[in-house]
Amino acid sequence: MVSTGAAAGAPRQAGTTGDHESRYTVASVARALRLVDIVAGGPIDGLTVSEIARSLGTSKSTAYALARTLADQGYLRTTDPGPRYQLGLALVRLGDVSANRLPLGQLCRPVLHALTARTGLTTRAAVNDALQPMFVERVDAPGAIRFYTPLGVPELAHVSSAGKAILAELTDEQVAELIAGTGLTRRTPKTITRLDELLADLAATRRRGYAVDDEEDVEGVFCVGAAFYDHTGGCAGAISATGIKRDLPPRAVEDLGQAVRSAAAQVTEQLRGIPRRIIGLR
Amino acid sequence: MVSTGAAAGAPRQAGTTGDHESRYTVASVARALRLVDIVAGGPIDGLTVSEIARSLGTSKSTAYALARTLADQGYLRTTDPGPRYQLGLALVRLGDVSANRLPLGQLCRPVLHALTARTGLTTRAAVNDALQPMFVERVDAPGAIRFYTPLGVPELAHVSSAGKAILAELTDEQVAELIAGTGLTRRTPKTITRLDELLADLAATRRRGYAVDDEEDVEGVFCVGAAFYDHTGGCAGAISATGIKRDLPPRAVEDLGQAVRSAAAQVTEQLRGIPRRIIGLR
DNA sequence: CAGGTCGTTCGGCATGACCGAACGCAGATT
DNA sequence: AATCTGCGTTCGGTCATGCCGAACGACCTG
Repeated sequence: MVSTGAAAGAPRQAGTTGDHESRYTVASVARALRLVDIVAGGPIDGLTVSEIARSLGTSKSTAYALARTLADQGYLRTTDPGPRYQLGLALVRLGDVSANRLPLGQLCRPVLHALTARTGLTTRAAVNDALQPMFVERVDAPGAIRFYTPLGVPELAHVSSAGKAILAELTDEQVAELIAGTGLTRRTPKTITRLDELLADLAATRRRGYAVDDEEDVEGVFCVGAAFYDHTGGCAGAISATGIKRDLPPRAVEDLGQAVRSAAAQVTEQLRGIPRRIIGLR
Repeated sequence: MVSTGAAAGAPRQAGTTGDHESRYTVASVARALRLVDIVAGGPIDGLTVSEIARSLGTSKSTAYALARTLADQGYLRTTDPGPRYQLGLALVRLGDVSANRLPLGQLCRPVLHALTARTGLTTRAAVNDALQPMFVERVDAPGAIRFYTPLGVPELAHVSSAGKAILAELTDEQVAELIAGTGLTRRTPKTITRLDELLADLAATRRRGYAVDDEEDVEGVFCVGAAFYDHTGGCAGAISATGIKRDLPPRAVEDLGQAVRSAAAQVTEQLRGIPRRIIGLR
C-alpha cells in the first residue's frame, strides 16, 4: 500500500525497478553506476546534486548519498565553489590499469607509435567485439589540432574504416544478415546507406587489403583501416589511421593503405600463439 | 599466494562497518567500489567469486550479487571458461573521458609528445595534489622496452623528480613540517632519507631549475622534472622525463634538464589566464 | 568413491536505503 | 527592502532490499 496519499499515483516507484535485470543484482549499486554514466555524459564542469537527482529519477537525498559515496572513493570529485560533481581521478587510474591489462593494447601500442611516426596521423587499434569495432588503444598525432576519438565505445561498423575492415572478412550473406538487424544509419551525406553499395565497397576492400572511410563518419575526416588476425585465423580486430582530408594528398592514399596494412600484419604476426580467448572480448 | 583459508577468524559483522565514514553514504555502493579496487589489485587474469568474497569480507552470495551488478554495467567482465572477474571495458571508456576532461591533460599532451620526440624518453605530467605529484598524462617512449608507469596514483614526493620539483617551491620550514608528517620512506639505497640532504637537493634543484631523481625511486631508472605554474604564480604541477640510467650519457643530463625545463615553461605559458580552480584538484 | 572446492539459487530476517520534509543560504526578482 | 525560488544538506520513519547461511549440482583431486 503506497501510503503517500499526496503522491497521486506517481509513475516513478523508485524501489521496484521492474527491469528485466532483476534478481541477484544490487539495485543501489546499479543506480550508482548509472550516476557515473550520467556525469560522464554531462557537461565538462560537472553536475549539481539536483541535476543528478532529476536525471537519475530519485530524490535529492538519495542522489546526494550516492554522489558522496562515489566521491569518497575517488570516482567523482567535487569542485571548489559550488559543489558540482565531476569524474574523479580513480577512473583515470582504473582506466589506465584496465587498458594496460588488455593484451591487445600492450601489443598494439608500439605498432601504433611506429605508424603514427611514419604517417603523422592519429592511429587506433580496435578489437572485434561481436563484429563491431571497439577501440582500446590510441596514439595521437603530434600536431596541435586533434579531434577527440574516445576509447571503449563501440563504433558503427559500416562508417568506420576499422569496422569495414572487419566486415570485409564476412561473406556477402553474413553481411546482409547482420545489416538486416542493425540497419545502415546515415552520419554524413557520404555515408553508405544501401546494402549493394556496402558490399561493393567491401569487395574493393578485399582487393586492396585495406578499408577506406572517406568522410562517411565525420565530414572532413579521412580514415584508412586494416584487419589483423589471431592464431585461429579469425579476425581479432583492426588498426586504423585517421586524419583531416584536406591535409592528405589524394595520391598518398595508396601509400597510407600499405603502411596501415603492414602495421596490421605486424600485429597478426605477434598474435600467433596467443590463445584467442584472452584476445577477444567474450 | 593468498590462499590462507584461515582468515584469522575475524568476528566479521559485515553490515556494521563502523568506519569513520558513516552517515549519508551508501554502504553497498562503497562495498562494490572496493570490489573493483580489489579486482584492480588482483592478478591480471581475474578473481573468482570466492576469492572476492574472502578479500571483501562478505559472504559468497553477496560478492556474487555485487560482481554480477558490476559486470552488467561493464565495470567488470567475466572470462569464458571459469567465471573469473576482470576489469571491464567501461573503465577504459570512463578513464579516457576522465583524463580528457582534465584541462591539464589536454594542455600537456602536445608538450609531452614534443618532449618525447626530442629526448626519446617516456614523459609524464603530474598535478600538484596537496604537494604530492599525481600523474595524469603520459607519453610512452618509442622504444620497445618500457616500464609501466601507472596514472592516477599519487607518488612519493621525495623520491620522484616531479615531486622534488614541487617541493622546491616551498620554504625549508614548510618542507620540514611536511616531512615531519609523512616521513622519508626508503625505496632504494640511493633514496634521500635525511631532511638536511633533502633540503640540500632542493636547493640544488632551485639553482638548476630542474629536479633530478637518480635511482632514488627505482634502481637503474633516471628521471628529470620541472615544475610549471598557473596564473596565480602557484605551482600547479610538474613535467618529468624518465629513462634507463645506463642509456643516458652523464654529459647529457644538463641538456635533458633544459629540455624538460623549457617544456614546463611552455605549459606555464599556456596556463596564464586559466582559473586555478579547474586546474588544481581541490 | 569420498572429500573438497567451485558457482549459483533460495528463504528469511533485520538493517539500511530511500523518500519527504525542513533548514540555512544565495542570488534574482519584485 | 522584502520576497521568492532554487540550491545543498540534515533528519525521522518505514518498507523494501541487501545480506547471510544453507543447500544443490558440477568439477577436480586424493
